[in-house]
This record gives sequence, structure tokens and C-alpha cells, in this order.
Amino acid sequence: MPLEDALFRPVRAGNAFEETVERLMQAIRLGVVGPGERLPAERDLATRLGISRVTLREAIRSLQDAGYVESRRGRYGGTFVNSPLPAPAPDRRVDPGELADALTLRAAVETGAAECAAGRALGPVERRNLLARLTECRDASVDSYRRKDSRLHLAIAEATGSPSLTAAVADARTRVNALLDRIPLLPPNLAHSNDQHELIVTHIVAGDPEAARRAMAEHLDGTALLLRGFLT
Amino acid sequence: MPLEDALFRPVRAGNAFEETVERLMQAIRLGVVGPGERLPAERDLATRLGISRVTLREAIRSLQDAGYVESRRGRYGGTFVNSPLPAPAPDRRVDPGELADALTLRAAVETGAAECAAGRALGPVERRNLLARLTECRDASVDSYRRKDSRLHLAIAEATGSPSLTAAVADARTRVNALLDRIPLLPPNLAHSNDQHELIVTHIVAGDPEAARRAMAEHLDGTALLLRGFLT
DNA sequence: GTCCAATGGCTCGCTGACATACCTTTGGAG
DNA sequence: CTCCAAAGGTATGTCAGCGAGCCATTGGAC
Repeated sequence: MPLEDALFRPVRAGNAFEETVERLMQAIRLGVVGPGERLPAERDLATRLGISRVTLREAIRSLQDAGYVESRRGRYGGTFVNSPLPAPAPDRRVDPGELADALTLRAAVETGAAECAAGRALGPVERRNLLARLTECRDASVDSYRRKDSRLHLAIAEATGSPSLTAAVADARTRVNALLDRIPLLPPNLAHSNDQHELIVTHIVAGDPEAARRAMAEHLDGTALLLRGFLT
Repeated sequence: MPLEDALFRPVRAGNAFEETVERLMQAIRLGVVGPGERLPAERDLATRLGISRVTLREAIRSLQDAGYVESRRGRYGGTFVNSPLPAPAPDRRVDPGELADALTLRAAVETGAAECAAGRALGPVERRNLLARLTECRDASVDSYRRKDSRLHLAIAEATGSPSLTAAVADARTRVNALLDRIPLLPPNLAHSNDQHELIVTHIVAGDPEAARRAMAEHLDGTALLLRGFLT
């Protein structure tokens, strides 16, 4: 019974060290902490993540070894994200079940987020955040595009005011991004994406939930088709 | 920044014991393992949950102490869910932020699930499962209603074929159910719910995603209004 | 020039969780 | 009647992860 599989799934996705590495990688790959920027201080971050500083440091150490970050001591020191970032790990086989699962989850949470964001009275801060991410995305270079794209989608999730939904969108995107890293990024698709982004944001700031949802659904269908096409 | 709060949220929701108790309670409260039914054998369950048998037994022990289950030794023994179940813990203050967060998340994942389920070619097993849960829900007594209701909604999530989305719906429902336990269950609302359920399932088996989503959204709005009303 | 606050770097003892093995109970198969 | 498979119950040694404290480095404030 698949339902029992869902409820009796593993309580822990891995040990504390592995899960911490995943989290930090997520922040970097989603562009929440961009190249050149600093992670929170170890003591602060360990508290926020609910782990010991020792474990956090082990995780940071392995990100250093992989070339993602560098640490500097002293006041105004810290752990900084490298620029440029190393290329992600090479291709592995993609489980078709995993592909369908990730795309289904993303479709649900992201269209839900777009609709919800459009249905709220957005404050000026959220409005500005959305528009800023939109233009950043449009102006992004090819190798920073995925990060800027993710930041825009996360800004939409943030505009729902729901931390849980924001986290769900971040997780879904992380999974889909890992798959997208296996296929080429083509400029025409990129331009098309930007047009769709503008449409989505327009509907959200205009407060039209139904239209925002439809625009987001179309946008996601585009990359879903690409993924299914390239990954057999 | 709320985005960083979402990404740097705690890696672990609690220790292994606490999380295991939550999981088992979830299975019982959602009616996935109903009164009189048996949980999987300890060795099997511990493997599925990715924890040691010792930790699982500690969790089961605390459910025994709380009166939710009983264990019997010997072949054909096991851990069985009690009937009737003890009443949930008495009222505590409800954080209005938590209420909004839980409702937003649920709205996103459940409408997404309904839409996705309606958009798929359902097998005969899934169809029969949906209809069976629908009638079970209609015929349910007042004190088993919440469980049967949850089972129906989970069947819809299951029909998406996405384990992640199913798990997300289960988690969202668990949070909302915990809030619903604080307000009365009124027969008129119950009848109204049943009508909406029938509409939702009809649209799903008919393969009309748009209508299924709208019907689900209306259904959820009903309980959302109730919750917001009763919980100030 | 001196000081010092904030940061990364390191160590040690303690506890929770795990893997493994074995014991006890039960009820059907033969 | 005997046996035994499958289930819960128990004990032990090992290790990951934690808390707490201290050290080393740095660059601005004074």
C-alpha cells in the first residue's frame, strides 16, 4: 500500500551531518546566499539549524573541500560562498519515478503559492522584492540564471506569508534543479521563461489568483516537458 | 529575512524518539491504521522508519502509556490500535500565525493534489479506492468522521501517484486536524462536507482537473472559515 | 599603538541512538 | 502433542552528536 509507505517513510533522511550539508548546498544552489556573500556565523547558524557547532563545522568543512565556500578568521571574517561555483557532480541515471514525483510535487506547491500570493494584500516590501527578483532574473547571465530564477520563485512563495509553504517550494525546487543540472540551458527557453515570469508577477501584483495560477502552471509545464524530453 | 528562516530552519524537528511518536500518532489520527487494526511488526516498522528497534519500542511504549495502542506477544501478536481511542489533549492557545500557515499549506497541496489526480488516467484500483473512501466517509459516525474524512483526502493524494505529494498532504492534514480537534464537529457542516466530497470525487473520476480543483478549494474554504471563526 | 569584540579552530567528557544478539510467549501445522 | 515460526521483550558494546569551554586570528575603535 503506497499510503503506508508515505506514512512509514524514514523518520530521518540521513545523519545530522548529511542533512546539514544538504541544507547548506540548498541555500547556495538556490542562490539564497550568492557567490561572494557570507553565511551566518557558525554559532548563530548552528543554533538556527538546531545542531551542534561541531556538526555544522564538519558540514562546512566538506563544502570547503568541494570548493563551494571558503572560511576566513577574525572579526569581519566568516564563511563565504566562492565565485565562480564549482560545476555540479556529473550525470547519473535518473529514476523516472523520481522525475515524475518531483515534477508533481513542484507543480502542486508552486501553482498553489502563485495563487495564494495573488490572493493576498501584498505590502510594498513584498511588491518591491518581487519586481527586483524579476529584473534580476531577466538580466542574469547564463551561469547565474538558475539561481536568479529560483530566487524569483522563492520570492513568490515568500509572498504567501507562509513559512511552511516557502520551505516546501524550496525543497521541491531543489529536487527539480538537481534534475535540470543534467540537461542543457538553451537561450530561447530562457527568453521564453522571462516572458512567462513577467506574466506571472503581473497577475500576482494585480491580485488575480486564477490568472497567476494559470500562468505559473504553463511556466512549469514548459520545463517539465523539457525534462521529460531530455531525460527519456 | 523570512526566506533565510525557511532555509535555515532546524534540520531535525526533535530527537528520534519524538519524531517517531509523531509519526505513529499521525498514522492513527489520520485513520491509516484504524481502531482494532495492527501496526506492522516492530522489526519491519523499525526498518521502514529508518530507526533502531529500541527507539521504536520507546515510542510504542509511550503510546501504550497514553492509551492509544496495546501490544500482545506470540505469533499473530503485535501492536494493536485501541478502540475507542482516548480523547486528544485538552485545548492550548493557538498561535494565529500557525493557523494561517497550516491553512495556507493545506490549501496549496490539497488543491494541487485534486487537480493532478483529475488530470491522470486512473486505474480501476484507484477509482475503487476513491469511491470506497467516499461512501465510508458518508456512513461514518461522528467520532470516526475525522479519520474517514482524512482517509478520503489521502486517497485523493494517493491518486496523484506522487509519494512526496501524498506525504505532504498527510503532514498538512495532521497539522490542520490538530487544530480542528479544538472546535466542535457540527452535523450540518458534516452533511455539507459529504456533498462537497461527492462533487470532488465526481470531477476527479470524470477527469476534469479545473472543476476538481475548484470543488476542493471550496471544500477547504469551508473548514478554514470554521477554524478562523472559532479560534478567534 | 593598544585594545577588544567577533569570528573561525579545537578538545573532552557525556548522552542518545544504534546494531546485534539472545530470551519469552503464543498459537497453528503436522 | 510436539514443534516451530513469528511476534514482543531484554541486554550490551559502540559511536555519532552534543554542550561547554578555551585558543587563535583579525581588523576596526579609541
